[in-house]
Amino acid sequence: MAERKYRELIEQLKTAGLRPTRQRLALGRLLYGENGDMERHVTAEQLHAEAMSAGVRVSLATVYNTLHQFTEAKLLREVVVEPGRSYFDTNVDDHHHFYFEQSGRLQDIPSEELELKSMPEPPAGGRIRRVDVILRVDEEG
Amino acid sequence: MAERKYRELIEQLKTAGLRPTRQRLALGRLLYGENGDMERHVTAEQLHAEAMSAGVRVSLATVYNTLHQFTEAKLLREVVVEPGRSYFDTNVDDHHHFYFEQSGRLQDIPSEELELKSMPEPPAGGRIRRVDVILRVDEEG
DNA sequence: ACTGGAATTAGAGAAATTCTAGGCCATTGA
DNA sequence: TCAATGGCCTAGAATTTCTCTAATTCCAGT
Repeated sequence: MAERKYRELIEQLKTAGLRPTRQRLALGRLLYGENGDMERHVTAEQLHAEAMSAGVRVSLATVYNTLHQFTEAKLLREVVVEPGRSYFDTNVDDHHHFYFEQSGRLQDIPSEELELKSMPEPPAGGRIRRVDVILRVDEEG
Repeated sequence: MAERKYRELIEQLKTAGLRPTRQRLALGRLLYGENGDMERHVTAEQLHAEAMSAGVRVSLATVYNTLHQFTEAKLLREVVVEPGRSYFDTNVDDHHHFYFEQSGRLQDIPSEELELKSMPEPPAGGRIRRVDVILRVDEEG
């Protein structure tokens, strides 16, 4: 990961009131590092496995905590596609998703490629916090 | 439930290759019956509890099986809103949802009130099987 | 370096869903 | 109508995903 992004991560953690601990930095590096801007959609289990095989000793509980804290801090976005299967997306810009049911893979759709014609009024006293669009795709063959 | 709907349900089950058993009919009645056309969003647990208190003896496993079979037969539609929380929707027409995070409630949005400006091309070899739009609403106050 | 509060850990616990093996029941064909 | 057949249902165990707890470890400010 670029040095710039690394400092940025530390800054973002501090802003969010999160101490830049060994584990958070390591997980952040795994999430955003190396293949810098690649879109990533990981489950907690996957990230934990990745950490293990990268020699980073971190517990699964911490992975869950960290992913949720990152999500809270808007460094990640959680996408639920099936009961018992949620992904954390490194892309926090406005965008949507293709979901391939057979393989369980997720793919970003830039917001320019899928826009809503009109946004319905939220019921009284509510405000729309987020719009999630999932296009479920069958892979024939 | 209206007699008409009841016969209709038996017909739909047969068409789907499902035997109209005591349990399926009872659950179908709970789902579509009485308050006929009301939109319903139930979890397996909820429906099971409903069945119990209606004096219908049915196991939770059967409720899960039945809900999935009904979904397969397009009598229901499954909506996943959070890890570990999925609803079955009695409305199988094209439509979308408001999700109220605080209360966990789901509300239909008719398809006329929320349309997509354009549909992105699915990746090669895939076809879009379903479009799910969830507007997550914060209830302030 | 020392200390207090936050973070991390392993493991237990919870919650939702699925599986299994055996018994039951709806359908079909005689 | 009746028995056979194959699908269906059940309880409970198992699995999976995620969360909690209590003890330990670590970071930040002095």
